[in-house]
Amino acid sequence: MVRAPCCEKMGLKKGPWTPEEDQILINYIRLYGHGNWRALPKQAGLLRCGKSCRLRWTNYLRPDIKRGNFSREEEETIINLHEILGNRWSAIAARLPGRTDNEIKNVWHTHLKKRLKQNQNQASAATTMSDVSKCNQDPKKEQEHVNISISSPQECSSEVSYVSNTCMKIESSSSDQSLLEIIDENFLSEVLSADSSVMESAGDNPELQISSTPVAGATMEPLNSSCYMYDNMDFWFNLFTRAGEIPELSENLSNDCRL
DNA sequence: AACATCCGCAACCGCGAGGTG
DNA sequence: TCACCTCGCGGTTGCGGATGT
Repeated sequence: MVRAPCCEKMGLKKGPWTPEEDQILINYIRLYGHGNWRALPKQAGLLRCGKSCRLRWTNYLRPDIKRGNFSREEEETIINLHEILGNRWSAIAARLPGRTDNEIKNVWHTHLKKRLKQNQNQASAATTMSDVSKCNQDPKKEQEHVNISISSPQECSSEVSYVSNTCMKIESSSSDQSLLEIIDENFLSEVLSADSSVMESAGDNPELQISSTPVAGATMEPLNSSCYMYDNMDFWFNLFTRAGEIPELSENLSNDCRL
């Protein structure tokens, strides 16, 4: 495929936007919207490429953008979500109203990454993971159905059931279904697809295929007809522990489901 | 005061996904 | 099915202000 010539070759402007250009873009989008970014600059009378216009609008000019420093809560949310989703900035931004993926990415690289590194150096392993790691390493556990207790520093506990050392299901021992409901299709598919490296390494091994239906005995529908695989208990542990720390999920967690 | 270095952030680049004819 | 196009994403760059020497 032949790539379209870059802005400079087309005689288009690059670099910082002037207030005049901003105003032209704002006025045009207010009047006509932004159906076609590629056609927009020409129609609006801007000597910019569509890509540049889209970036300027989505990262800076959009009226719903929240300016200013990130709050402590927002930073914590980013750290937590990054642990689950990795560098999927747009997915993280979707959970932080008014913040853009670019902004979050910048904050991560300039502040949070450093802070996290410092914290990790200081932190001790407060969370009990012995059962998890033991089961992960023991091949005799294959095909057994074992209940393991996962403890967290919050003194609450819950149980996760799994069916082998490589194949897992999420089950709730609680009669309250809210935990299951909040781990909805979008959230699960995001976290599942977040670790594509694990999925790739699993390849076609049928032992590493697990149903994406995350619950047993719950009313929740299967996510879709395909199967996901995951061979890392830490992933599920993170999913359950972090669910309680993500505000929008936390709101819906009943007390007896909190980890 | 002058220069060097660091840091934050806006903007750019290249790629892949998805849509369309 | 394929080629082409547009859009959105994530990585990276480079400018300009802040800070240090």
